[in-house]
Amino acid sequence: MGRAPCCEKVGLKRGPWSFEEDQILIKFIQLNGHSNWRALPKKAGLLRCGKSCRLRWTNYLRPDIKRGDFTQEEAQTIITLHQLMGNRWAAIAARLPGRTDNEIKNVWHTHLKKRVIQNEILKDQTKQNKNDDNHFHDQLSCSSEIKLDGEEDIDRCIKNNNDDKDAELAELAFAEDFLKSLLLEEEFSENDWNNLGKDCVMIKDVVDESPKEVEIPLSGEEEMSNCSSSDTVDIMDFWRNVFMKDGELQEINI
DNA sequence: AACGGGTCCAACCGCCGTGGA
DNA sequence: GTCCACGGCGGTTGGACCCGT
Repeated sequence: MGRAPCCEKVGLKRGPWSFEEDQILIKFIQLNGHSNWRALPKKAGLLRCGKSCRLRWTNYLRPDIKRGDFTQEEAQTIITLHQLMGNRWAAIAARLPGRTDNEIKNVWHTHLKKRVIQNEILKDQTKQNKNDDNHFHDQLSCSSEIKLDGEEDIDRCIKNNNDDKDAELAELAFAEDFLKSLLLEEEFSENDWNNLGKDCVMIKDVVDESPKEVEIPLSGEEEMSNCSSSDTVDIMDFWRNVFMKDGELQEINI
């Protein structure tokens, strides 16, 4: 047997909100706040259920909501955070001031997911091309007299490879900023720090010395320029620990 | 102009975690 | 410890709108 409905639905209005309903809700919340959503519609004189009121307020009427198209930066933030957190829209929305989880969820499903999938396909194709080119080079090395017809493709692959690295650098830089905000916003206990591992203990030392100017030992450009595949795995482990500890990550599939 | 398929987004549904009785 | 009410969350849907034929 299912759970009882959140409220008595008989006689309640559903569907799109009218301008008048919006005004009633805004005025009521401005005057009384929204400590009890279930009781709110009755007190405000709205024929809506409390959940509907809460949703309308948090997703549309809240004064701090940013309307309009997402910027490139916002889109990149969503993509990066989605890679780290998965479909945890509320947690992602918390890092994007003025944007709601619903809005982010919609923009992900309608735009960004396709973009990410296309990028993955392009990456795979580039890798495939690179493998083919390497094979081509191996064959050429046996015969130096043959003109290198594949040079253009090789240049393109090298460029793509560099572009990939730029993207990774951008993501790492973002992740650093993200951790900084995390460290400044939330207090970690001594045990929490110790459980995170040596990288985080290093960070803690820096934070303790200068709480407002945090320098993370993982400096994006330098680290990445020396980055091997095992380093990448280490970084992923590091982030997994951070998010697990932060309670914002239940599982990550690498 | 009419139609059909695709896209987008606001709103709904149902489950889960939490806190109070 | 258990139950229940509530808020919050993520998945899904309905319908308005757009665009190509």
